This record gives sequence, structure tokens and C-alpha cells, in this order.
Amino acid sequence: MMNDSLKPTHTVEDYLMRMLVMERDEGMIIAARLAEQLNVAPPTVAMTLRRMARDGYVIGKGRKTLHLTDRGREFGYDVTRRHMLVEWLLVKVLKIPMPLVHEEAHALEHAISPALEQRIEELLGNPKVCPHGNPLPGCEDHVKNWVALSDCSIGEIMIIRRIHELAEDDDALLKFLYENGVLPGSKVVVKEILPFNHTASILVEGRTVALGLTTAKQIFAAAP
Amino acid sequence: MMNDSLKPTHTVEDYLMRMLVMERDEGMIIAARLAEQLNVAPPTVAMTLRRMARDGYVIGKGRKTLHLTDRGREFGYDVTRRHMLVEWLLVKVLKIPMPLVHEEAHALEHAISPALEQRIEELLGNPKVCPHGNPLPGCEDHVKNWVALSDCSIGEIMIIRRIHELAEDDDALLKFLYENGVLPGSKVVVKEILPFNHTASILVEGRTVALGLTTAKQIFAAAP
DNA sequence: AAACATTGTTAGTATATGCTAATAAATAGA
DNA sequence: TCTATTTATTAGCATATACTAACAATGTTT
Repeated sequence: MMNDSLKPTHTVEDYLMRMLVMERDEGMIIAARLAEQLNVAPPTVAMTLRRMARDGYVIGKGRKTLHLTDRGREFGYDVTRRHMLVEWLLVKVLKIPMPLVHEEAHALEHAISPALEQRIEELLGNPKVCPHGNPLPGCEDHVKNWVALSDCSIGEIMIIRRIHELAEDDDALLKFLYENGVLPGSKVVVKEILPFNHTASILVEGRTVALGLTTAKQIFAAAP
Repeated sequence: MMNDSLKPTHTVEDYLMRMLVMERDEGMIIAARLAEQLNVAPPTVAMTLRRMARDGYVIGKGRKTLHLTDRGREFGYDVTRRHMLVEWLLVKVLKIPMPLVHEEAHALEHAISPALEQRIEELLGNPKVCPHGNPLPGCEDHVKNWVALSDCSIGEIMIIRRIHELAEDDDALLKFLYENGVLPGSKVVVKEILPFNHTASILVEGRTVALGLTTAKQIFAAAP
């Protein structure tokens, strides 16, 4: 029962997207992490992974051996690209406020046909990153020299470039960042980093904003 | 187990849309028709209708007594509006070819949030009809004086105004109409109607196009 | 009214997706 | 190394959505 030719379901598309990010950043895929990020119970993940293995999206089981197949990666790239293109469409054409964009795109990404994807791409050019600065599949190099705020030199003027996928998934955080002007393109100065207090303070538009260290690790910047 | 507050599933949204058209045009809802239009087996429809009754979308059973509730109608209007607004977005902004628009919109309509719907509406104004000329919920009056091609006077010059929802669902037909220039806005002359042959011939852009009578009944026109 | 056609329902199954509770296996820390 | 934490799997269950085969009910037609 190898569903080799079929398209992944919406659910499987969601799994593939998360797995890609996880593999890219952590070098491995942990089902418990997936459960958290997808808001489902661990046994649900186990079951879905079993189906995904049956259908040739993944191979192996358990943290050390679980990997995407080429087929899985292809489809993962596909949804991710659709997700990011839709985000741009929402930002540029429909002028949806940034904190809503990711969520809305998450619903739409599954309903974009290849023809539509192509038209959106023609309309927007070929961006290398999504509106949050995360790289489109194949453009990972484009972002690799950006530095996490937690690693910035104190006092240096930096331009925010990227808010990591994991932060994107946190609605409240995204709203907070938006309201405080912490968005790709913003000019900021890192004022202090207090590891013992798990905070980093940055100066944005004259105001000081305190970020948790976890957050500071998920926001990347570059010299102007 | 009255799911009163919940949103309808994608499937139920599809049912509601069809039922609205059916109720509007035929005055009643026949499950066998739904099965055909939705491409599912009759028992599937029976089951889904039972759930829809449980959840307060419909009331009664069997051709004569099955009706949408106010709640069902509201949600039906909602998806229909979303569907039609998305169609306009695809036509106007993304320049998707007409024969593809309906299908694409059918996938997207379920993923449009109220916020997004509102932005699309702002971008497009408040159309009274979809790109195929079918009325948005509440705008039925706008189309009521248009005449089916099958009822037009022979020789009269008419402007195509509307391709009925039922025709929209037939991909091959839609493509045929598109390729022959039979679209809202086209200038046509009805040349002959041959009831015994179940055909109607019209003149479009200098070429004669033969339409089946069923088709001619689903295409509406108005004097220039 | 009997016969045929249309329509609807039961019964039995299947699949994808989710859950909880309990258990097992693996990793990490003392 | 042994325990504690983290991670993964079984088992049992639920729901929405689909199917086929068989049957029942309702309409229509002659």
C-alpha cells in the first residue's frame, strides 16, 4: 500500500514543514518536538509517522534514525515555498497586518495549486526569504551570516533581518514584537544581555524593549 | 451533542453551498442531486445530512421536508460569498484564466478568514455577482431579468451576463465556453434553437457555436 | 393498480486523524 | 551504575468522511 504517487494530506504537509525546519536547525527529528509544535498528543505523531513511512515520506524511526526521504523533502519544500509566497501575497497585495500573516498563510498554503503558485511568484518576483526573513527552500545560504540578537556585540547598531520559524508559531510573541517595532528592517541597538536573568534588552525607535533570551536567540540581525 | 457554536467542516461548507443554489432554483433539496454534484455516493450524503441535522444546519428529511435552517443558510451565504470574492481576486489580481478560477476558488474558499474576506472585499469593492455572473448572496434580484439563451428571441443581439453555477462545475464545458468566447460580456446573436435536436446555435465573434439545450438554459444574457 | 424509476436508508467496512491511560525504551544526571 | 527524565509505543476508543451491496420507500406512468 505504497501511496507513492499521491499528494500528502494537509496534515502530512504540516508535519513535513516542521520536520524540515527541525532537520535544518537541529540535525535530527524528534517526534516529541513535533507533538508540541503541532499541538497533538505523542501517540498521534507516532501514528502519523507510521503512515508517512508507509507512504514514503520518511524512513527509520526514533530520534536517531528518523529522516525525511527525498520524496518527503521535495513535498516539504513545496509546501514551505507555498506558505512563504502566500505570506508575501498577504503582506504586499492584501496588506494584512504582519502578526496575522503567518496564521492566515498556514490555512491557505494547502489550497494553492501549482498554477496559482506560479502566478503568485510572477507577481512577487523570486524572494529569497519570507516576510519574517526565513529562507525559502534552497536559499538557506542567504541568511546564514545573520547573527542572533543574543550573540550581538553590545552597543552595535544592527538591522533586524529574521524572526525564526519557531517564534512565528507563537501568536502572542509575534504580536508583542510587532507592537514594539521588532520586525525585519527595524534598526536596533543591543543594550545589554543578562544571561543569569535570561533577558536581552534592545533599543528600538528610542524605546527599550526587554526580550527573553530564548526570543533573542530566535531573532537575527545584520550590520546596516 | 448539538455542535451549535462550531464552524462547519469543509465538507459541510460544500454541502451548504450546493443546497443554497438548489433551494434557490428548484425550491427544494434532493439528496440524490447533492450526491451527483458532490461526487459522492447517496449513503454518504444521507450520513452527512444526518450530522448536519444534528448540528443544526438542516431540518427535516427526504425531498419534501428537508430544509436549511437559518443557521445553515447563514453559513452557506458565508462560504458562497468567500468563494465569489476569491474568484474575483484570482481574476483581477492574479490574472488566472477564467476556466481555472472556479476550481481554484473551490479549494481556497475554505481557508479564508473573516479578516481576509474583509480585505479582499475592500480591494475589490462590493461586487453583486461573481466573475461568472452568478449573484452573491442577497443580490439575487440583480440577475433576475437576465434571460436564458434558450429563451432568447432569434436574431436579437444580446450580451452574455451569466453562466450558471451548475455549468461552472463542469470543467470541460467551462473550457469549451471560454475557448469559444462565450463569457460574461460577450456580444452574441442567437441564430436558431432546435428543440427536437436539443441544440441552440449562437454567433460569437463571427463564428457559429452550437450549444446543447441544457447548456443554453444555463447561460443568461441581456439586451446591450 | 401494477410496474418501473427515482430516491433514500441499513448494514458493514475502511481510512485519516485525533484522544487518554498505561507501558516500554532510551538518554541524561547524580 | 542506577535513577530520573525524556521519548516512544500499545491498547482502546471516537469522529468525519467515504465506499458497496442490499433493501425500502416513494413517485410516475401507463
